[in-house]
Amino acid sequence: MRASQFHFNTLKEAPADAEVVSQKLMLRAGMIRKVAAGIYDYMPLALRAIRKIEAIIRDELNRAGALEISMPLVQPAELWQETGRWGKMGQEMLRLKDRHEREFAFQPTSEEAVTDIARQELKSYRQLPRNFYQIQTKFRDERRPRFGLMRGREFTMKDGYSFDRDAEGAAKSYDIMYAAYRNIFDRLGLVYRAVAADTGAIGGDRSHEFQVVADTGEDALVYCPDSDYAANIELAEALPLIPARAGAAAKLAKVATPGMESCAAVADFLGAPITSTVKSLALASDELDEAGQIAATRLWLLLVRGDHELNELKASKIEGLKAGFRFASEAEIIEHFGSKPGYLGPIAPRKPVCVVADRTVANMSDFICGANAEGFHYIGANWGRDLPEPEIVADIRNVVAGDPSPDGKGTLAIDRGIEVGHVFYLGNEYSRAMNATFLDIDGKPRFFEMGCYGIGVTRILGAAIEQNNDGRGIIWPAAIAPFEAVVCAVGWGKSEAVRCEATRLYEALREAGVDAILDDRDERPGVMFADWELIGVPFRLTVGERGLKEGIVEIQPRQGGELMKLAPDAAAGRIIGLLRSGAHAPRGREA
RNA sequence: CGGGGUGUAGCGCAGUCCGGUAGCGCGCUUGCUUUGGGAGCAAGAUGUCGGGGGUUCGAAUCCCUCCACCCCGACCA
Repeated sequence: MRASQFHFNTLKEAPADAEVVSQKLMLRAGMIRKVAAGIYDYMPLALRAIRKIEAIIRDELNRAGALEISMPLVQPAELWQETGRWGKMGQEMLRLKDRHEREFAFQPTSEEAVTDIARQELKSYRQLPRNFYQIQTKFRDERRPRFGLMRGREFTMKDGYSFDRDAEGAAKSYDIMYAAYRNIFDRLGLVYRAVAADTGAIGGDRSHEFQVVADTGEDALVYCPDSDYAANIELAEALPLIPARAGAAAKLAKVATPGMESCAAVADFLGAPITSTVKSLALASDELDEAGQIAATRLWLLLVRGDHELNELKASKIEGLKAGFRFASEAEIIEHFGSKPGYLGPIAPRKPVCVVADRTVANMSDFICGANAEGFHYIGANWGRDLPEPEIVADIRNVVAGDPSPDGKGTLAIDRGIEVGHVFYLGNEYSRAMNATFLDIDGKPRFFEMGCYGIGVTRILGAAIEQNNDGRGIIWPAAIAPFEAVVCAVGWGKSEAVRCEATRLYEALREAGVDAILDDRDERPGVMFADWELIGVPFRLTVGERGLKEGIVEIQPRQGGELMKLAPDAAAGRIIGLLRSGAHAPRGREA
């Protein structure tokens, strides 16, 4: 490819509404164009990178025995009504009507469509296991699309689904996909982490997210540097930080804390460590009657240590909160506690509430908590003496860095990550809902045991850039770079020798299988260099009269490498060597 | 959905308060000069000032309305 025949427009300034670095750089590099909120054009540079990502995914999935299919973007409502998701999915699902007023969904995912295939195609246990996948456009009408390709509304996803005879087979299929995912992310050249994730109603431990490590990630990844423990913070188990109660040493006292409405402020004001304070969060759970009206509301008080924060996913697993909860309104808080927020506590609320203590809080002694009176807190509070034992003790907080690892091997650390892949054991939730069965060896129909496996193809583009960029632009891993190398001809229009040598070098690279582009635009060197550094091509070769006089061309790696000068005939070989070794370009590895 | 903000050339912005018929930088076109880190000079092209309605002799500017986009979002005791 010659740059004069290719198409890209670089910008010096990013559009003002771009928020994250990947979005800014892709817009500046002319890779994407915004068409509407969360909807983008992929220009040739971006599509080249996308195709490379897809090729790696296909290769590894095919190798693992998965079969590529393609399901419709527009799917009939009836399919979604079978599983009840037509109603449940809400506004996130884009719905359309055809000319006959029949309703359709633009697929946000394809469990229903693939289960429909399975129930018609897979009749016998002899046909199992089967694993179907597609790389397809998805649409999810996000409430607030943002972060460019990281949370677009229209995006490309690889979604795969396995069908097995029984749970044991499904576990095997899961493990095969998990291994394939590792291979995929290794090859993509990104630093990533596979972490245990929530399994929701399905239960079990077969749910893992593949997260690209980046400071700008929305997810917190908890891991133990001394073991292989790794989990999303939503799930990561928080052990009690105090092994047992020390016993009461202080007397309960109500002290004035005017205007001190946060644990940090109270601790500061009283000159006590924040770890001696207890944070009180008022929740409410509504019981609905048959008509869906609120029949009764129950108030809850959740307690975590002052320096900890509530984990809402963990809270939602408490008996009584499973059906859903919300934060109590100020009116409800005053009614039940007799004080406005800021001074709430578990000691003698005005009306009974269900007290749930975090494991650490349950072992605290002589703690500080709100007094249920504006401007007052208690000090020296002790369970059993000053207030009843908590009704429920549970892990309801987020772990923090330095906490003991749940596997007992060291302490936890936290990284930020961007979720780009998810493997999940589904069980027979969908097959049961859609009556998808096969005939087992005993001649009886059984529901398929299913697994689903997703990779956000376009999100990987954004995540790769979030992880790898500098002041000059993008730094692509060679495996997914739009081009692996660029030959910059300095003085193309003026020098026959430069034209000749640059073309020869470019052709030698192509010959050797390097995905190279020849910059024959006859631009000034500064323009060319700035463009290719912004675009993030891993290796730049410079051919100019100045070098040719000395009998050399130059190789400049995009990241972390010295300028190399070498004979024109040796350059192609060197590039091959550099690409093979992975030097001077980000390499894939599990963090 | 609720609250706030912004819409002026491909991109970044000024002009709006105080109405007088649209400007700057980048980019783009042409020419000359320049030529190893986003060149210089000269000449140019490009705008339904988000849409519609209103006030006015006259509206980017004031009023109404619609739309699009952006930001924030319970609690954090």
